[in-house]
Amino acid sequence: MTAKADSGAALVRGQATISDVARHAGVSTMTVSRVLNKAPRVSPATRDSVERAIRDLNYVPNQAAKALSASRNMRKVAFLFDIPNAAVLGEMVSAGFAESIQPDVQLLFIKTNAGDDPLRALATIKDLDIRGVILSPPLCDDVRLRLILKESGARVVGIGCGDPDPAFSTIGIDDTRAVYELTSYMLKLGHRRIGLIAGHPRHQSSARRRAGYEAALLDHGIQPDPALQWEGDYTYGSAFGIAEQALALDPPPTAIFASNDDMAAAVLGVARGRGVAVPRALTVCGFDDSEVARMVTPQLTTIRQPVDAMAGWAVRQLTDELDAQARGEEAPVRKVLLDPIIIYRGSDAPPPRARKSGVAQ
Amino acid sequence: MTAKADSGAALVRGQATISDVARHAGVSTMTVSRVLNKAPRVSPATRDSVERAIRDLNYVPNQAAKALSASRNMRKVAFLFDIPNAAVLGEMVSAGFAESIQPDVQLLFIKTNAGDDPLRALATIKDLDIRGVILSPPLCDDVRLRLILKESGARVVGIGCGDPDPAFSTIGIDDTRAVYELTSYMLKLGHRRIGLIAGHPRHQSSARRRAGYEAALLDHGIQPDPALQWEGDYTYGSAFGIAEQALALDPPPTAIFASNDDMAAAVLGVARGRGVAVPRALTVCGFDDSEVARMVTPQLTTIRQPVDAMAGWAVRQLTDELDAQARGEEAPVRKVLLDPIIIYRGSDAPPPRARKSGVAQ
DNA sequence: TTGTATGCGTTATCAA
DNA sequence: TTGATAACGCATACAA
Repeated sequence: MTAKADSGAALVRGQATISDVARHAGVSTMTVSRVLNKAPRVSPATRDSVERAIRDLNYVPNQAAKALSASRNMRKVAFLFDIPNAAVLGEMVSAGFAESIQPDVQLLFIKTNAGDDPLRALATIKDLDIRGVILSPPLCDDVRLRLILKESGARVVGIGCGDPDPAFSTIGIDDTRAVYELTSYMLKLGHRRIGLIAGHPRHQSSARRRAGYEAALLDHGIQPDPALQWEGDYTYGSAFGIAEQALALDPPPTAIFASNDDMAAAVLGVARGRGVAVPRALTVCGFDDSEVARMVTPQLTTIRQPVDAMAGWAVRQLTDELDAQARGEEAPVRKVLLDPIIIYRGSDAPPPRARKSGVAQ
Repeated sequence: MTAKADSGAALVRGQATISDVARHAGVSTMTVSRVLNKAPRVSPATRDSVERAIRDLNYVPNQAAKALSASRNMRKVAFLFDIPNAAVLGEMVSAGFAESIQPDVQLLFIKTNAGDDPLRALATIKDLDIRGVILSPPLCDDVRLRLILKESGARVVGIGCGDPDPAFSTIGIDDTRAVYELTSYMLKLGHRRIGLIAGHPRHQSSARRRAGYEAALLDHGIQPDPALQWEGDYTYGSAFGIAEQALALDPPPTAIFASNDDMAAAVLGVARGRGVAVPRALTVCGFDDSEVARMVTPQLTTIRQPVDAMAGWAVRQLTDELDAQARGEEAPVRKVLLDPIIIYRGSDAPPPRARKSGVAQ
């Protein structure tokens, strides 16, 4: 009788266990377990008294014991990233991962530069016994990394990556279609000289967005003009100089699509400085619907990329696959392509009627 | 003899256990455990063979079992945040938390709006059995939340919070001194009309930074001029309009200190637009040394706030305290005040010699 | 220097 | 509908 202390001790020690609850409710631990896991065959009366005991004792299940009993390690998933844009990462964490993490899965953040040797990532994954990986751009554009990951046996889910591999589940919006629609909208507004600020040349997303822009132009009988296209790298700074060149053109474009919001914000800043009124004299549209889109004046018309929801889905999908795998089933691979949504704000308008060259000067 | 399968099974099943390793090495599990935990009394030969077995079997310790055996739950710590600035959160995750998370602590991200009922946070903490909490601004300015947290029994560590409570460990830079030094630097450069764009009025950090600005001015015999002070809210957007007002002044300030980099970037944007050359005609300094400080042109002279290192320290401090507490010892409370470091980049210069009013026009 | 035995908190199996 | 018992993988007294 020395094995178990009395039920009061647990409270003093800090944590009540399932047997404390059982004793308190006058049932066996098995019954408590059943109540906790919502098993079907429990009488309402028993259930009630157990639930009361749980509340009384402030009982919280021990995840470690739970995991151990299920004879599996703690499920660990890692988010691999190489962020040119800390704000996007912040949003993912903030709204996405924050909500979707289950109490018994552990999410690790692993920074991996695109240039790094993928073997380093592999070592980390092996050492930490990571079973699932969430991949974000531009890492998913790295062939070697994708290969290494497949060989590691880890399940992989991609966010905003297009469809790099049939074995990977993915979620993202259709960049090409999204930009196609946004560009078409600007064309319908009456714009004919629409500039493009492309993203990082080594990110596939950048190419996809450019494709949407060009397709829309062509479908409206307009030949894409190389003089109206510039190559940025998705950073605010890269678009600063570009915006100056663009607005110095004679005649200048009446609209500019920047491949993300950061770059669109830079255009706004430069336009403001040159006295070019947005949207009266210049339409500016972005991509992402990130925080900055609501921060600037006027607020940006942009394409919503729900990174928060995407991040949440990715975690859930990954744990789904891991669970299935643990049960010996075939892990389900899912591909989700979100419909593009354009968020109309204040940065777009029809082009000025009669615009003489040099007005922006 | 039905209890244990043969050692090959583990590999097939996916995970080798400590007893697989023991059998493979021809020793007891105890010995393997000693090797794993670097216990002193193990003969080199034994150690070698065990280590080889570990490699051969690709053994990875089961954290769940480890935690359970230590008769404690998985250590869970939560990062509570309410981000006006996703980029800062991104940086914390990116460089800070990413490195410092130990394999057996679980870090949760919990978004808590400053306006929220602190009781909601408490419920989450209780439900998830969270033992430690990392607090960031502006949440640490919330008296009710601090109180609730203390009552919850969770250990609390503050990042960039000043020193809100003697029981909380904290890390941060001395905002006041940092801004004092930066302002003094501008004064030494020859500036006399230095504008201030304050941060969010309800963030204590904003008041601390303003204090540093005013103290430096007074120490140089300059009376702070209310006409040169504006109240932003730490967002890019809030500073946009302010910058226009500031530059429209006659005479305009020759330097502007913005209470964070985002707002300084907005000043840069507006200046560029008005043809005000930075730094030749206008010095602009920020605070944080965040990503944006290197993105804009010219790059910002700013105060380094090493959020990455701070985040890492916070996690380690928290687990330290939790460990001590688990051992029944007094948890050590530590207060770290980092020396301010000014990062000199391209956005500062002496004031223009002869500046006539209206030049910026 | 090495090994044996037991417990950590939970769940699954089987029996009542 | 409920309960007894044996794992799950590791660490730690205690022995040898």
